[in-house]
Amino acid sequence: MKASNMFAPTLREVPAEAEIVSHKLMLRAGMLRKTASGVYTYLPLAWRSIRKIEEIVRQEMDAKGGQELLMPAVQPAEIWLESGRWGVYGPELWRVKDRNGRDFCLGPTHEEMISIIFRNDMRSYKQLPQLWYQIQTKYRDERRPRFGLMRSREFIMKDLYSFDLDEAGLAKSYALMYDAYSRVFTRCGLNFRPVEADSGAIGGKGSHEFMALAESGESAILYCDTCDWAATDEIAGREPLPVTAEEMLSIEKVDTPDCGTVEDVAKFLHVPTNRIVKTMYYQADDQLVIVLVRGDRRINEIKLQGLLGCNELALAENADLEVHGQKVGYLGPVGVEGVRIVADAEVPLMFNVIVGANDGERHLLNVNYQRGDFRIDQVADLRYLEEGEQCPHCQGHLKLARGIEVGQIFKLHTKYSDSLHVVYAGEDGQEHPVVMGCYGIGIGRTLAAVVEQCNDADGIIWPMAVAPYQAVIVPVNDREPELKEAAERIYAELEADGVEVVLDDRQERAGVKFKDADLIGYPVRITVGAKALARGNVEVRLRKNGEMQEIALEGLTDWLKAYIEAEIAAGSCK
RNA sequence: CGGGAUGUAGCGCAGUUUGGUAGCGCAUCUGGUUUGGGACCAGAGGGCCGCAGGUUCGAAUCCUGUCAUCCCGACCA
Repeated sequence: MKASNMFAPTLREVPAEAEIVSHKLMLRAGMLRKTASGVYTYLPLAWRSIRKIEEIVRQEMDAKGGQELLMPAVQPAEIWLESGRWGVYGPELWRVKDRNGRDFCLGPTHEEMISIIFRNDMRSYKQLPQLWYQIQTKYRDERRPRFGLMRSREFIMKDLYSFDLDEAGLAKSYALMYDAYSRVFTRCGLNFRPVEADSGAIGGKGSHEFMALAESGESAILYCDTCDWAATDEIAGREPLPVTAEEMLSIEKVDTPDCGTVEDVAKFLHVPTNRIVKTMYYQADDQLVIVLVRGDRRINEIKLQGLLGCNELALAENADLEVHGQKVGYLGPVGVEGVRIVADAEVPLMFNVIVGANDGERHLLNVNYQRGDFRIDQVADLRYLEEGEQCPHCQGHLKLARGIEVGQIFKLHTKYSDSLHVVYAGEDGQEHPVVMGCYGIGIGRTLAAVVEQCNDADGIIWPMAVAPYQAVIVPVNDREPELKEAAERIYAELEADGVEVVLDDRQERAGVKFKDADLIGYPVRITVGAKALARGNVEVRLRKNGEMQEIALEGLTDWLKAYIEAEIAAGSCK
């Protein structure tokens, strides 16, 4: 490709809409343009990288026995009604009508589609297992698209679905995908971590997310500084640590004026917040529920919702509580009747705690569950883990990091085979539900994550495997015919040898070309200048570390091909 | 969904308070001088001032509505 003819409109200034570095750089490098909120056009450079990522994904899926197919983006409502998700999915499901008023949606995912395809043509246990995947544009009408490709409404996704005879088969498929995903993200040059995760709206039990570590990541993850355990903060949990027994003192009621929060109470009474039990009223569907948690903990609503099995969950409105004669800030579990009380697992182990008194601006001291001072209907892990806590699996301590979710793998079990009646005939001649798994990779998000991790003040630093081009040739002065000719010769030779190379033949000063080369992030820059050329050499500069060396013209192709190969094998951009 | 902000040339912005011929930088085009890290001089082109309505002799500017975009938040008792 000659730069004079390349559609890569680089920008010197950053469009005001971009907030994070990957978005800014992809706009500036002339890779990406916005068409609507959360909807983007991939310009040629981005598309080349996208295709490389897709190709890596294809190779790794195929290596595990995956078979690629392509399903429609537009899906009829019927299949979503059949699975029951038409009603559950909410406004993020991008619903459209055809000219006859029939309901469709733009597929956010393809469990229904693939299940039905399977159901229509697969019959026997002899045909299992199957691994089917597609790379397809998908749609989620996000409440808040942001950060360019990081959270967009139209996005490219690889989804693989596994169909197995039984749980053991699923475990095998899941393990294959876990391995494939690790290989994909390693090859893409990402610094990532697989973490235990919640399976969310997709459903099913058992899931890992693959997180590219980045400050700008939207997910918080906890990982152990000693063992290799890691999980999203949404599901991370642990057994409560044993508590040293204390003598149970008698309850006292004390005035605590103007103490609306745990911090206020702790300060006022000169006690640590972990001596207090927080009492939170939740509205779970149409039921009021009390949730108890240690004062220094945060309630994890995802866990709570899982426990309660409700669709809607929100803190009760202050007004609702006042109807019950309750004052926010002074709530407690003692003496409460007629409301279900659930407690985080730490709560029943605590001694002599402080709780709201349900009586004006007062709190109770020395309340003990183990003495029967209050009732708990159900105990469960309901809180977030905090940085610095002991690891659930070893003596290590937890660290908190942020990550970009680039992939997620789920065990669906029989969730969809049950609702959509996807069965096979077993050896016993009986119908059995197919045991399914699904495995997604955000292709565009992976690209954004790479840029997010691989950049410096000058621009992008592509890992070789996903770089739009592997090298750029910069003739330093195009008035001198010998430089221009040399550059053309090198270009022709490299192209002929299969190197993905750009010749920057634009009528620009060297500085402009250098700046653009750094911004676009070609891993290798070959500078053709008079002095080196007189020695029969060119200058080669590596984008990742700025190292410069002179290489003889006759050995250039071999050197470059070896370097490219080594870099692709190495993966990382660093 | 709630809150905040912003829409003026491809990009970044000024002009809006106090209504009076739409500006600056970058980018683009022409000519010249330059030429190893975003050159300089001279000239040129490019605008439904987001859209609709209203007030006014006159609206980018005031009023009303609307659309779009971005950010923050989504309840910790």
